[in-house]
Amino acid sequence: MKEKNPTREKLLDITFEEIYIHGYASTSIGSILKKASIPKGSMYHFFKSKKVLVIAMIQERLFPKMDLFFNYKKEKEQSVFSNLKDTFVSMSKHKKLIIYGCPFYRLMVELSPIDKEFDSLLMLKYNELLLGLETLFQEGIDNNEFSKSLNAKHFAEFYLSSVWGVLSLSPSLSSAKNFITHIRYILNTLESYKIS
Amino acid sequence: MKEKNPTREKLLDITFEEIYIHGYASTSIGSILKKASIPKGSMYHFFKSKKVLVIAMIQERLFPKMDLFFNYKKEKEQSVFSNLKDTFVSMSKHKKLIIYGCPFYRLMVELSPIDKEFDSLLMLKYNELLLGLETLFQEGIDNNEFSKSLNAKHFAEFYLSSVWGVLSLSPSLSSAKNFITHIRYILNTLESYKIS
DNA sequence: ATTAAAATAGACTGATTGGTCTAGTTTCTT
DNA sequence: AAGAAACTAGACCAATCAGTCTATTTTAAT
Repeated sequence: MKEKNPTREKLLDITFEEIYIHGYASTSIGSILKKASIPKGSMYHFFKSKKVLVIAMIQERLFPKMDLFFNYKKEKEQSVFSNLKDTFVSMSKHKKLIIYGCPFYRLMVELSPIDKEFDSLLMLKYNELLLGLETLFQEGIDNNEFSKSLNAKHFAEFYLSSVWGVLSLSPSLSSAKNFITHIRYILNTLESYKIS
Repeated sequence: MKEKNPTREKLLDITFEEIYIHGYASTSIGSILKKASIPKGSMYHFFKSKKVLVIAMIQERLFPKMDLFFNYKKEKEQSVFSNLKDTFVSMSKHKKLIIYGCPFYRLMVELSPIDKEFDSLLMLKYNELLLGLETLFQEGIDNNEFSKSLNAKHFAEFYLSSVWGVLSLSPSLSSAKNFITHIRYILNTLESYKIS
């Protein structure tokens, strides 16, 4: 099975990698093209500007990767709490995630304050993530795993930003061990709402 | 009392503001000079490069501002917990902080992965902040405000990154109300270690 | 008042940026 | 096989970047 537009696909791959590490402003089109060994004409054939390229990268690379991470498929009868613990363990094994943080959050920190288009695109995904988490926590409340005093939406917001904050610390502070240690406190917070 | 080097001081002020909002890479020297109405010669008389200018800004503007925020002066007999609550209330009144997040954290997210010099400068301050917080929590433990099962250092790390994570969300998600709501969960975590 | 030093002023430079343009090549369609 | 469409190739462009340079003005020292 032959892939369509291998040039386009490769461009999106390299764009993701470069911007993840260096950020949007510090990544030049030239450096992407050089790394991908793709001439300029090809890139501008598929994407009319740097911004359009990056928006496509966000939609076709970043968002799908996030969907994998935030896919809270529970085993039958598994509690929400133990489900989250599993998620964190699996996150802690992704070296790049631990070292460089969440690519979504890093883009948001860089671009949201200065670009409305990027911001609204990222906010669409943010709201989607939030809703997924909120639903998960609400499920826990409805199943008497958590106290009704837990506000599913507010806790989801805290949870997301807190995990991002921990993940996106300087690489020189980042290790799987530190990540797990910090994340335990987030779980502690949730645990205090557990109905024993 | 006449200030020394008003040109230099103004440059540092404007550099802080511009980089806070736009980030390091997206802020050009030209835009700083234009906003400050200062010619290039003057800037390069005081600072030999953009990097040197920004390092001076970090040391002479960013760090002192942070010292104000993280100055956990306690009233006599005030508990650590109530002291932190006061800090958050005062933080929630700083509009720019709420909207644009912590300038230190934003610089760290942008520069730490790609520049060793900036990273080590920022890490010096990080360790200082951390030690201050650790000491504060340890004080609470020693005074029987918190359980001995609280690890002062680990909690300080969680606390810092969590607050930063909440603060540095997109401006379109940022409000003082949201900040307080999210921060309450961090305090909840700490509260669970309280000795009643 | 004279001289030296500090600061200002901005034209200029070479490198790099995002983006354009045209010519050629490959692939698809019929 | 022929023609059209898709894609590749990279030279080229204007704008912008950080940084240099020299000339001039202001301030400080004696």
